[in-house]
Amino acid sequence: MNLFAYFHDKIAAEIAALGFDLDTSRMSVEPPRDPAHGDVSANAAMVLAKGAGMKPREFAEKLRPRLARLDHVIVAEVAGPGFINLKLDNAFWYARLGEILRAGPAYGDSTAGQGRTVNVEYVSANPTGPMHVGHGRGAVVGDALAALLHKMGHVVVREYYVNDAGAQVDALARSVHLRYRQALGETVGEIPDGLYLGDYLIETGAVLARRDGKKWLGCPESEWLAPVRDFAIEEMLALIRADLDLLGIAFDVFSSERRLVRAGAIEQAIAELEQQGLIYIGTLEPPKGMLPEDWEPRPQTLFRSTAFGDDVDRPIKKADGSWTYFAADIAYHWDKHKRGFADMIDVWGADHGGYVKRMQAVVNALTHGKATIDVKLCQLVNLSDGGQPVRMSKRAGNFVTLRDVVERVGKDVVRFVMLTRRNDQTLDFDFAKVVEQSKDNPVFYVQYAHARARSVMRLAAQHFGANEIDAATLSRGPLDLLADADEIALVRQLAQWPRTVEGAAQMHEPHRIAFYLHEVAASFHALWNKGNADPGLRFVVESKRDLTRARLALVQAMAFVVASGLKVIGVTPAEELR
RNA sequence: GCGCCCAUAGCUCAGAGGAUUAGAGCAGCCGCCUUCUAAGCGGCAGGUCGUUGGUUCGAGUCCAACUGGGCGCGCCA
Repeated sequence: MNLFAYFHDKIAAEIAALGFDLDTSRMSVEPPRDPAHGDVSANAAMVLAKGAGMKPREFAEKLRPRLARLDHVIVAEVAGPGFINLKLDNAFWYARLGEILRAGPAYGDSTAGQGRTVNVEYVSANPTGPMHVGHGRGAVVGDALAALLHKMGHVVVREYYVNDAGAQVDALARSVHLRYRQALGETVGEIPDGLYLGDYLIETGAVLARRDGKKWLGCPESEWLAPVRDFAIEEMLALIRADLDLLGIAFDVFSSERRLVRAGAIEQAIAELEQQGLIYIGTLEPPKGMLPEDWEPRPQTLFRSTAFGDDVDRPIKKADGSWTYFAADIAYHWDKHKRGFADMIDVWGADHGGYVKRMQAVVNALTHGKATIDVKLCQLVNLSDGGQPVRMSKRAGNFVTLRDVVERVGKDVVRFVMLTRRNDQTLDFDFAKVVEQSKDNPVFYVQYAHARARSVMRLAAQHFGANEIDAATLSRGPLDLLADADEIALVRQLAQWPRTVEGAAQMHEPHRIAFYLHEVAASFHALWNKGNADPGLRFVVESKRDLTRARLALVQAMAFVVASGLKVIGVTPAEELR
């Protein structure tokens, strides 16, 4: 249960019961910034007083006595310009604790998404080589976002768009053909400009040589290009899938650009736009201040994206008459919508930022405003090792790959660290730091809290029968023995989890989960240490079995919430850290 | 030149238009292990929320301009 949504409904009902017919959707019910102000804070009076023809404080005073009589409310106060703050009794928090224990790691699951379909497209790295660390960030952000939306009750499809139709896969084919000739004993010398240099293609060329022998030697490119390209793309996708697998990421759908092109999807999409009068032939102004060397005015086929707030209209055909990448992307996003997605989320690298407006324009036009598209731009990842920057020379083909990083520090560390910044902030990733076992390291810190909780449960198992301390039994236990203010505060914090999930899902901000978990872990570590100072506050007090079981309930609930959050992030909760 | 993103403590960053007192972590200083993992915790100190205006009963949060940084800017994807 999202307790704030619960009180929102209760308060709305009381407003209706007072005889007001007001739109309560603008009313927010939230935790007050200062806990001293209570547990729940509503701005109802400020938002609604005008419609009721009253002053905010007057409205609040009228509502206050009714809210004071609600179940579990011990105090209702009017504060400041007209906030109504509610303080809740401990019984309310004991009920939440029981709820967490019954739900387990499913706590926080919501039906708020109402089964509405969401397509999350992420990674979509060109199938020309192994993934690098920047791709890894997008992969984690997209995957966690998908998990979050799923937890919210959305039907989520995780999708990878394979750019297998452009010039870069031809360059790939030529590069592989070169390595293939090399594998068959030819001396190829310097790799020509425009081809891929990476050593990983040596193996790909050798595999092709083993499979097809000398079949592609001595014949014109027109004969070998297509088959070698198909082979190379398959090989590269296999490479990428293996990299993703290391991170525990699997996609539901791989969408092929080439297939769309072949099916005539571009022509169809452009025809639709044409029908709306959004396609025309025109000449673009040169970009000011940054003039390309060979600039000359040229009439082009353009999409009128300025009609939807873009800065200039965008070309959909190249000079040679072939479609631009943008044209294919138009078809692709229309295809997504036609496959039944009302909402689309694309996770891109920040270098694609200039592309966002035109994509939104297209989706807007093609779906007549019925579909939404949100683009999450991920900023750069700066790799370093003990403070020294790690060079990532892609040109030399020996750059640090995602695989290198995951193999060195582990999947869990990579996934968590990628979410310790908002997606639009650059992220520093230091090898030495992220494997450090200290409170410097948020991954470790959160894992340590979970491991500590499991350790307590293991210890407790020595004093209790297993059936006395399972979650279901603990949930029925005498929870009202929890009386320490910090214990109640932890329950209160755990009870914020459903709201945290809903907020992060609505805002498409998975990093909030990582920050929330860090806060929960901090509270738990603090509580643990109170047991060091005062043995009476330790979780396991052998002489007081009922009190111990009440505290074990709290410990177990904390572990469940952490596990629930780590599941969204895709990190395995640690049973112990040794 | 134009567009997008960013600017919060010495450093790295959170912050869902709300109320006196803007929060974490690191770094600094002072404390806490005969005790479930001290791989941790408590305390002190540290801020004109880049600048200037505007909207509002109320702005770190919304709007505008400016300053500084990142990314991008027809026939790459």
